[in-house]
Amino acid sequence: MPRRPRRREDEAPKGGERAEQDRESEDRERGVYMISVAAELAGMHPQTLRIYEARGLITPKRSPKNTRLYSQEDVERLQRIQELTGELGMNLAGVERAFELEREIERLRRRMRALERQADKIRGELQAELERVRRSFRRELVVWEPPEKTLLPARRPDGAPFQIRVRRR
Amino acid sequence: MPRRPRRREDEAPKGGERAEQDRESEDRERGVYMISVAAELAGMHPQTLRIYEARGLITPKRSPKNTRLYSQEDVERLQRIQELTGELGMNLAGVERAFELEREIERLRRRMRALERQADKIRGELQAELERVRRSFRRELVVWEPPEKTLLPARRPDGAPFQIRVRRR
DNA sequence: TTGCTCCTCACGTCACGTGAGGTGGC
DNA sequence: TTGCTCCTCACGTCACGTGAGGTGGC
Repeated sequence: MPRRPRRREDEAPKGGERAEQDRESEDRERGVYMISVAAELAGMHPQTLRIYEARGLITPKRSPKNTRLYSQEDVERLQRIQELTGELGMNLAGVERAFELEREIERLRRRMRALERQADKIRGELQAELERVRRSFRRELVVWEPPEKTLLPARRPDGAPFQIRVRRR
Repeated sequence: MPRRPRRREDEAPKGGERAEQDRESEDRERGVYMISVAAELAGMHPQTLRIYEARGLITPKRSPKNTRLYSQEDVERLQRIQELTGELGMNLAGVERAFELEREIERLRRRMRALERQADKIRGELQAELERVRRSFRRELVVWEPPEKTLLPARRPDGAPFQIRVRRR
């Protein structure tokens, strides 16, 4: 069996996929919309976006001329804020806290998946080891046939003791 | 080794402890404070407690005469609300959402602990099994000493074949 | 010049806590 | 009667979104 690398598929996919994911991630994080467009996409007043930034709820990139540049992720975050303040009627302090708690939940879910993978791995490895041990003992044993009328010599021709392998009945 | 029972200590403690926990839990859930006392303990206006109840944030027991009776747990919940609205400045919609998310986090943490216990158990059981298999083979094998000048008889006095046990070098 | 950006300041709305006012049963 | 409960209604405060007003660079 060829030795497999240690890393997991979902942690670090092979070169091509990883590069692709990086590219996608970069795209989603790239500042592309200026404030009026981002506000339009999020269904908000531009000034509202500035207020959210002042409160630390969102941090758009800036152009060299200091113009705010919102990414796709930023817009989705704005829409999330919109849901929480609009539909649920939460204030900004609540939105901040909800984001913190959701981060915690996401962290726990990741650890849970990691634990499940680890448990599967342990199960698999130990059962393989068990199988290996069983096989290894079985391979070393052969059926012993009792001698008929012949007698066993004390030494082999080269003087070494006989290796007699026997299975207990 | 004596066989241990299946259930876990923190899920279902033995009779005495369980009864004690039930008693404690009953005490903490028993409606004991009327509204003015509960409000005093929570540092709130009594009317505020009625508002929270109307919003479904808290549900005190009621006496036969319809008087609200707050438990120790209720008071602690009120203090939690106080923290979130006072220190963090959240509104009631945010408090409700925070409570939901915290319940989810608690659920995940419980599942995590269960998973860890399960992983430990699997680890333990399979390693015990592995050890058992190794011992079981080892018990069947002994070192074979080569005969000196004597010769092995083909049969034992009772006519049965010899059981020759040997360890491979 | 037009239309965007940047910023600050002020007003309107709404959620929520406080308090008053009136009731009823130990 | 006193002091609690129950309830409803109204007001004050504060958070927050909207909008105006003034600036500057393509």
